[in-house]
Amino acid sequence: MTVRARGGRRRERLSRDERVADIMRAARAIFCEKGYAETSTAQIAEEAGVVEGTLYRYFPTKRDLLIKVVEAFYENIFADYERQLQGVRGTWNRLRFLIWKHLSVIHGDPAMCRLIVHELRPWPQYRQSSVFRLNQRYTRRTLAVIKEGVARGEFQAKIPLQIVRDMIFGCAEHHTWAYLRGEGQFSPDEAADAITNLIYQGLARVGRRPEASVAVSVVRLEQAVQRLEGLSAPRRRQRSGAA
Amino acid sequence: MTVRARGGRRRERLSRDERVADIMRAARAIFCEKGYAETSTAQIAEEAGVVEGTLYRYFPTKRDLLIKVVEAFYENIFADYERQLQGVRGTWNRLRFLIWKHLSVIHGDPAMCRLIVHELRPWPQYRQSSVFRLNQRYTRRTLAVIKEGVARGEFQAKIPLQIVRDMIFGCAEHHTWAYLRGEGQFSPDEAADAITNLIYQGLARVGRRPEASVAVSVVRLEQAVQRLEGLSAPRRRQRSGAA
DNA sequence: AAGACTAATGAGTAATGCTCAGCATGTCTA
DNA sequence: TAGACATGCTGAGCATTACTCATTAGTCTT
Repeated sequence: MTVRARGGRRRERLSRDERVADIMRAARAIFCEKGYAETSTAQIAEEAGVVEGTLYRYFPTKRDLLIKVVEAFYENIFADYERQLQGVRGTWNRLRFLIWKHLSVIHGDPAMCRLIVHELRPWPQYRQSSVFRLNQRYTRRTLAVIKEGVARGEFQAKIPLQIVRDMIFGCAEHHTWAYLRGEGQFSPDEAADAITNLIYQGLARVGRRPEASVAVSVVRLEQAVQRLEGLSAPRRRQRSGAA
Repeated sequence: MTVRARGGRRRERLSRDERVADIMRAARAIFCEKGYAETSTAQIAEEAGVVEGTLYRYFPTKRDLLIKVVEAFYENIFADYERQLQGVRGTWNRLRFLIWKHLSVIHGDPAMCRLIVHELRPWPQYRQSSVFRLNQRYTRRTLAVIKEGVARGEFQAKIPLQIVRDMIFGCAEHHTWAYLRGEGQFSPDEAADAITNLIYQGLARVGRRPEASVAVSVVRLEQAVQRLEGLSAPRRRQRSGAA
């Protein structure tokens, strides 16, 4: 049976896993609410229902605690990433899916993403952290899709892959910047369309020369497809701009 | 005449401007070398040849000191920006110049840029700071050049301007990320070429030259077909996996 | 030279990340 | 059921750090 300690706190002995889970839950909540620097270990301890010293039994430093919290978030995000991508066909669609997914994660948990982008990533040791490696896995999928596009002959053969990757993720980051800070809105759907279209046209192969009459047919075909889309699916806005 | 104070420090009275300059010089050096969090006010004071209390006569907080240091840097950078741009003709060239200039600034003073990007910008009050406004001025020049391209008929009429801006600066930021941390290299020239080309083709109007028009139409047809594929094959944008 | 103004000092404070010796609690043994 | 053991947990305490303020002392005016 448990009794109250001097201060009135109930001293409970939990298993390591339970206590760790409690602390991480508390840490995540307060980190997300106030940011890393403005969160004190005392606050986390209180929220977790323990005393400061207890944190340090399970996490060597406050920074380590943040890393563990972020890791848990990433693991969760990635769980069914690959599987979902399997179901998407075509370079444009696959590209669009990856970009949309990325934006959706940000849209779904801006506080957590702010923590990652603004607080964890700038640290000197970031590139040695497991979170960095998780992130690499993530961006490599995007590069793979670009390479598929090249292999299919849709994209130019010589593409600056790193630049394209940086363009996609850098754009996503800047675009969602205000939103991350609770100072604006953005639409993952619209942004994903715009980014995908820009990147796609930017990479597209040029120089095939069908006859001029083909162009007209293409437009009509495209219109037909759009009508089809309108019939069979919830509409997605199309940015590429009709001629 | 000056005499030595107890601790052996020479007590000198400088004018406000001289003292402020000394402190900012010292602060900039140590902030750049160690980063904001790892720099203590005591270190700055020592480097500036004063005592901690003196810092607080001129700068209300350590954070304010950083902001002033960054402001000074920005002012210096912008000094002949506009003038240089005047001398560059043509949309592609102007775009390339702005991107190249941006990358060159990063290349020229990575420590300072790291401070801005990784330490100052993530702060909650950043958007209220003068540095934010300086930065706006900076990115607006780029948008103006894009608009010029539209006006000249080189670019499509409907362009998601914000996205393009985010793409340029986001890409530059991600691309120079490792370099900022002293963990890699990059070439402002090569990167500027690659980014400019991608953006330029991504925005280019279709249909000016017949052959290009057809090529782009084919690309659009491919996109349309792929969208169809996406609709009939396992669905995109659904969590539940295959339909 | 005296007085006034204020730059500069340095001791001090509150807050915070982190440590550690020891206590108390759940479990195991007899 | 009672005692012993292993260890989860505590809370006082330490070192560091951003920041304050009463006091000291250059320098300028008259």
